[in-house]
Amino acid sequence: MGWRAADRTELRSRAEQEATPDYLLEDQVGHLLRRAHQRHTAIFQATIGDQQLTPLQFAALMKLADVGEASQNHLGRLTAMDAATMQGVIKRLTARDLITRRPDPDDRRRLLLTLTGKGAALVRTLSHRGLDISDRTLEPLSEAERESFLKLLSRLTD
Amino acid sequence: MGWRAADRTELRSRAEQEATPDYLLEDQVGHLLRRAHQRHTAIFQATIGDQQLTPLQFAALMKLADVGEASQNHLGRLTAMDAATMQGVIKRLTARDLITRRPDPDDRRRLLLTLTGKGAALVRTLSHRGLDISDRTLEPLSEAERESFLKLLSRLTD
DNA sequence: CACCCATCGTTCGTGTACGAACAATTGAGG
DNA sequence: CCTCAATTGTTCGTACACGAACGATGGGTG
Repeated sequence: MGWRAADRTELRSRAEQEATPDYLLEDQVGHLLRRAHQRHTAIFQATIGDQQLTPLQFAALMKLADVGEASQNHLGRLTAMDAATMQGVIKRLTARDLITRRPDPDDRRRLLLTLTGKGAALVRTLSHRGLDISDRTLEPLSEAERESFLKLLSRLTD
Repeated sequence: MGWRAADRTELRSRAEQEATPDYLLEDQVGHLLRRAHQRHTAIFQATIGDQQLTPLQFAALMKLADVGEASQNHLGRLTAMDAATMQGVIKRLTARDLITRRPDPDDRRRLLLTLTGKGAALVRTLSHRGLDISDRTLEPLSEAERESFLKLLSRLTD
């Protein structure tokens, strides 16, 4: 790979001449956040057990179990998905008969989402794995570091 | 919203009966990583100035400026994109005449990627904004917190 | 009551992500 | 030299992610 060293030198000198700031991709928050998220989804998929279930679908199920019932947009806000993304997630969950949609009698614009018996059963089966996934994701950090990291990270989420 | 309090109580009692672990989506690393990444891409799009340029395309351009020349797979590894994702990114960058592809004379499987003059000029124009984007993303944290956070985050990226 | 405007769900288009399969090429071992 | 495993680039299919636009509905204000 001799060309790499050569070209690197050539570019470094050009960077110095034209005052290009030394932007190192590896050090940028966005890149690190993206890679950490990639690693997390890999851990999720390897741990969750249900090959069809994605992180977003799991989040929607867990949140729905938490609040019991919600309109699509409301559940979307609770899980940080926009309405368009919600469409696909809801479609796939209803196709698997994990949730049901029924019109809100008090507001004909809304569709109320609820877990089916099958969906509630799946939540009971997989909920402890969710915590397991979080543990494995934070595995490289000590207990004190995890707490500190989560506190800082949560302040970068609006 | 009277139904929320009612259903929530109903589910809480069921959770207690069936020993469902209290899984709070808001406290899970994966969810926080995803939301932090969402916020970052919003900051990127509001700051970068070029409406067509995405975070991944920007990353590929910056890395290519860094190494000078690379095959698709190699650049993909450097920017944490798989070969399939690379296809789309490269296609859009070549369509805008920001990079060029030429066959590697030493290995006929490979296509070597290089910045065009236009691409190099864009990198010079936008590179300082990349650092600006990282700054704005970390804005909620103090200087000491940023350093600590980046150190911990980088340990969660394999 | 009539108007305006926000909200709800839906669809379309573009751009990541990534597993899977594929043909062409390379390199290493027998 | 020949075979075989690995690598490179490509395509297909599925699933987020989100801006934009749309029709239907709701809650005001005048």
